[in-house]
Amino acid sequence: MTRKSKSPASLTIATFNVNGINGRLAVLLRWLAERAPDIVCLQELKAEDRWFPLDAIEAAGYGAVWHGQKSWNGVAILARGRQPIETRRGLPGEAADAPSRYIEAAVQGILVGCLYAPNGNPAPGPKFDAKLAWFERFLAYTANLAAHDVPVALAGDYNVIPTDLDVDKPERWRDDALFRPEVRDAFRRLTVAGWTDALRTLHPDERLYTFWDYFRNAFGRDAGLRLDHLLLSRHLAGRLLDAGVDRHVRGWEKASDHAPTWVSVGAPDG
DNA sequence: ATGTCCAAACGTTTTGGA
Repeated sequence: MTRKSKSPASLTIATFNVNGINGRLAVLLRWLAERAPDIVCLQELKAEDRWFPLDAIEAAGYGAVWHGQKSWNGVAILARGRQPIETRRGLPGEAADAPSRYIEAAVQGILVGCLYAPNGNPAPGPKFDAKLAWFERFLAYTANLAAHDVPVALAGDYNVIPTDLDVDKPERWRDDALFRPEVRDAFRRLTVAGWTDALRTLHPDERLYTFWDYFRNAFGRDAGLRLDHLLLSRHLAGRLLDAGVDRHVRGWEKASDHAPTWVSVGAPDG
């Protein structure tokens, strides 16, 4: 791993729910080589910390911090040619053995929060209540971050379909935990608090999906959802250059049910 | 209720979570 001495003109920040980092390692490495993102947030590692494939990640040119757990959840932050400086794992108000859903690190002058929000189904019910409680903790914590005028990216699988434009058939999802008014409102409150939904800002009218489930040929029919979001602080949103979804990755063999999603931002001085 | 995929578990199948 080589350390860069100069800041590049732009940085690519990506988020990718890999749905099992070891089962999908070939897909992840292929995409890293193709896209060469500078910063990557990963979700659903589904691996204990000791099974994180650090050797392969480092061989691909990335430093990493990770917060795994057995079987489920798990988040990581990768940085190309650098070691991310971990600043936090878990949200305030959570027990030490809470599900691994948040990790945060400083990379190249940007504070990167990598999150995996609870799915929350079935709704209503205790899982949905836990999802809402998680969002309240996230809203409280990120309000604190927004109060400091530093560049922050909150990237991950929010498990929220923000609007009707973000789902193939809205009427079929009304009662789903990904689309119910309570979670859409939580997401909306983030944007009201000053966080910029980068993809939607640059593509205001476009149907953009980041997830297609494995059932019923959802990808083939383009029956998708936009669940993976990159929210930028005011400071960082002002540097936004481009954003997109690498949807072709969803068509690869042994693909995750999510596609990588990314933004590029300019250097601090323009 | 269904569909697919993965990983764990006393396991060459079943189960739960997404």
